[in-house]
Amino acid sequence: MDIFLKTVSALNDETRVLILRFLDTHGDLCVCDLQTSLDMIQSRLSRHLKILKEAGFLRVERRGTWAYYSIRSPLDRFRTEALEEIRHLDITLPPLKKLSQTGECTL
Amino acid sequence: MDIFLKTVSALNDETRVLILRFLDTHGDLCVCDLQTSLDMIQSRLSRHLKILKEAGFLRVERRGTWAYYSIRSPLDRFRTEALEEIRHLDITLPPLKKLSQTGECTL
DNA sequence: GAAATACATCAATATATCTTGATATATATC
DNA sequence: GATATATATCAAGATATATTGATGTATTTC
Repeated sequence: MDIFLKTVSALNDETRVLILRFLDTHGDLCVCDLQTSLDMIQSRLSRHLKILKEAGFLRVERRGTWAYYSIRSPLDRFRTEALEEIRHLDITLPPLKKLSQTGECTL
Repeated sequence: MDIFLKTVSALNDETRVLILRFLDTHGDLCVCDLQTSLDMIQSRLSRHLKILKEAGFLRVERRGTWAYYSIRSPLDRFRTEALEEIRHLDITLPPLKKLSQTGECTL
């Protein structure tokens, strides 16, 4: 029950749905890129990423100073279907600003 | 987005998961039966049933004074998969007390 | 090893959700 | 049509979750 509720409550937030959709669209991104693209203050973003990770939706890979988040693969059937729902939602995604590659990342 | 969040937030409650599982196991039951079996006060149960109904999981059929709730059919893929998850949760269901049939329903 | 950068966590406040008891509505029975 | 029963809704307090700003940690660079 606990794992199910953890999974479901992770989905139960507009911000986290947006993050999932954004990562699903753009592959793996560092916190810095997400923060700039989604225009979120860092602590808020970090909290939501943690919740999504602990609910089994995301994985993190550390490369030097950066933490790259991406959709975990493979996902089980329920999470896959949830992601599929999110993929079909009518959301206007902000443009990707990938500062980590250009060395402009100054937060 | 709103419909998705409504669906997901309906799942995000232990009481409602139990109700779904109970109805999935026992077919359609009136509020009175659910109230007795699950040992819930009436306003609480009624509220959760409404949330599940409005999230597309349940349907209601009125027969005289009684309102019979059951899992809506057909469910879409996401809701079906959610129900499948719930079906596999390790929940100890209380025994069904079907008072409405015996005329003992006095709440 | 000191400074700067990227990220994580904490504490306080704001907001949403759940529970409970009271009240409202609708159907059946006398 | 008055009473009783089944269900729905409302209002207040309790609990959980989100946001923000501040602080902590770890890695890189000099």
